[in-house]
Amino acid sequence: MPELPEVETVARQLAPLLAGRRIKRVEVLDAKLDAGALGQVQGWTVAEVFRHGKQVALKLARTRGKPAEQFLLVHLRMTGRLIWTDSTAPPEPRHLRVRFVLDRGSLLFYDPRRFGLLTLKECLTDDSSIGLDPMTPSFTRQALGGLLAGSRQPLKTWLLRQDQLVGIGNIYASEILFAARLHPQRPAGALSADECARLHRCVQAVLKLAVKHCGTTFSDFQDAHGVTGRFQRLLQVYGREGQLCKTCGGEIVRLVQQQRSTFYCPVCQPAGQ
DNA sequence: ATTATATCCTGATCGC
DNA sequence: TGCGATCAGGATATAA
Repeated sequence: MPELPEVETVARQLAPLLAGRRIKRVEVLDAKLDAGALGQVQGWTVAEVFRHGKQVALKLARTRGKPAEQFLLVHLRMTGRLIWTDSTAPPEPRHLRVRFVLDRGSLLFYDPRRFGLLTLKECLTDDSSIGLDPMTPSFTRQALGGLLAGSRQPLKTWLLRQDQLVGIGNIYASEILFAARLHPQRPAGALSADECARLHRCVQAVLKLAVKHCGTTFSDFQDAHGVTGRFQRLLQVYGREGQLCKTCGGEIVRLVQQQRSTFYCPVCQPAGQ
């Protein structure tokens, strides 16, 4: 369940390892990942590595011939992992889906459940379907209010929508709503100005804190070196059904919304306004 | 137009 | 101890 903080962590760690590296060879071990298209990044050089929504983006530059650029987007989905290794020995084959052999080291894409996706794009700014990134200056209280307006979806469901805000998944949706003291079933478009301001502040605060702690490792997430995140110790509600609320001592409740678990504290997050 | 549901996929866990 | 059933959820396609 890599969400914004986990993807940000991976991108930041890969950046210095991959910058300037040339892709010598691509081995696609899962036919589902479209071998033909991926093979064409061979010979290209990694210019930048950054996060794009929930995806890790590699900006590639062609160093020989006519100058050109393209972007390799890696969506980790549920169980995808990008691991960098300096070893020339054959990598662990279990769940290995793609191997990029570089002029120094290799970038390995592991994905047990095969939900992950690799795509190539000429340009990243051309898709209008992607939502606002809450880590950018454009994410203002007013912008959030504008997006929420008119929606009758429950807040928790709305926070998962990548066409509105990018980067929030099932773990941080619960954590953000707890921090904002908002009930997950409240209609998204019905918040008061004060509640909207709280939600805005908590989206930023929770994601920022999680990034600082290199994300959450709940089951599968590991960073570029195969190390786990530290945010799980700071989780207030996610995965804590039946345990005591760290704020009020009440019991954390699990709720199912859209076939997904939501965790909240009924005392700290009352149903009324 | 908006919102809800089924689907993909496999490892871990659960109950008998 | 073994084994089938269930659960986990990001995003898309399809249905309502």
